[in-house]
Amino acid sequence: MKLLIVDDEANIRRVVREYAEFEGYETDEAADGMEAVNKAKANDYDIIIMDIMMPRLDGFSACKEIRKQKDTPVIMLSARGEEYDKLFGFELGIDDYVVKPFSPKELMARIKAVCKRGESAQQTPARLRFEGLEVDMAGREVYVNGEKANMTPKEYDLFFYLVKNQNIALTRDKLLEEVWGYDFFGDDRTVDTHIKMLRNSLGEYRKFIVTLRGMGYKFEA
Amino acid sequence: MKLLIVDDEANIRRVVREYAEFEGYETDEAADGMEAVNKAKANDYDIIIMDIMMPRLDGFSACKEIRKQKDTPVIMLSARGEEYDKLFGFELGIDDYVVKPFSPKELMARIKAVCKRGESAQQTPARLRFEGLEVDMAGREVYVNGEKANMTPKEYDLFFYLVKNQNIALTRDKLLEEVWGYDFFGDDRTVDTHIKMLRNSLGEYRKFIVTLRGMGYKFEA
DNA sequence: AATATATGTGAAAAATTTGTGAAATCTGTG
DNA sequence: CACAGATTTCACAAATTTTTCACATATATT
Repeated sequence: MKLLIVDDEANIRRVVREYAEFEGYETDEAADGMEAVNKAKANDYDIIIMDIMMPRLDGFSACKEIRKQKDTPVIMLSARGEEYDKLFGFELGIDDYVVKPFSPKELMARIKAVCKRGESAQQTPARLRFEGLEVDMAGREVYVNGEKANMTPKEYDLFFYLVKNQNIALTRDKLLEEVWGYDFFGDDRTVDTHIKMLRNSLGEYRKFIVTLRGMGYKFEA
Repeated sequence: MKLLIVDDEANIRRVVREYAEFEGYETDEAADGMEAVNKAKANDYDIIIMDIMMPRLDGFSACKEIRKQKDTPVIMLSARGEEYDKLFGFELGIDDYVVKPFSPKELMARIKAVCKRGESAQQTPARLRFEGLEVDMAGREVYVNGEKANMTPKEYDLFFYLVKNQNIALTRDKLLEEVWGYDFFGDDRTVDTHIKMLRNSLGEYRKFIVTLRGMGYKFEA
């Protein structure tokens, strides 16, 4: 779990960092909105803790900018009395507010709550469409140009896993572990054979299954 | 969608109200259990968000009182550390707990989940028809081409569960858990035998019961 | 260009999964 | 306690899937 702490006061950053690291989070810091945007775009944080009032770029604007590229959950810090428009924050996808002076324990509780939510709520929808390729995970069906593809169990499992992790590079080992299970001790190349069958089942939409030479595969939408 | 917010702290009510209204809910407020009971009995809310610790009448007692007349779903708010007996809450039909301090977004996520749950439960009508196959869940009867099918209890349970979840892939484990109960520790294949009997009972309409190789079954309408 | 490495693919062997009939077990009832 | 019906387990055949392997093809490295 990686956490970005954004505040212009080094003291606040220090307190939050100490608590977070005690809880086992990896932390990174930024002293203003500009720096936050750069770091947030360059790294994959699991959550961002950000002050609203900062030099150079305020928290809301920074969040707006980050949102253009990433969907990282954000908890905003605001000083008591600062009457910020919460609705505006909600539109930006702010996940929570904590009012200064805050108790570090409360902040940590909220961080945990947000992280937990992200885990369960970040599911891919059950039905997806890529051009003429329809994917119904709930119904365990795939349609190629309206015609039902008849796939084998492993094909479905493999395909749904690829789709759920679309645009993410997956090694053969990762696929074996996630689709076959941790207790599979067979050959790497088994994956290749299943990719082959899957590609045949997908017909013209085999193009979505991309080979990453020296690595593995990915579903690229 | 109408929502009743019950808490003695005006601040909490305000935050919840703002978020809820942004999401398009109509809101109403009550500052204690007494007021909550009166409002809940007089109006038809879709969901009630209620604090446990309140003056005059606590959340549990209020819920109990409301339950005498209405079945409105309730999400309880409890302060961290308040060790209330969750089982007692579930007896009263509490739908969820949120521990303070909560993130408003998390609360909204849970509200949505509870509302959705209510919808889907009410969504399957008691009587359905698939070609010459009539399904009367309320009356616990099934007609095949007008003729009453004589099924065993488990057949009815299994069939109605499949129909309620039509077009959704169901594993044997899921079926065992939902139809047989979480405390069934028997063989997976028991499901197969019942599917076999069910198919025989359905005659020509056995076609609706689809085998999902490597997975389980589904009712495909 | 030659060599090494990685991936695509067809076919056969090995393993798994499902349908089904029948036997065993359980349950409620008179 | 015996009975009938319901439920569960079991075993085996049939169908299907998975895996492995060998070789062809493609890509990278020296």
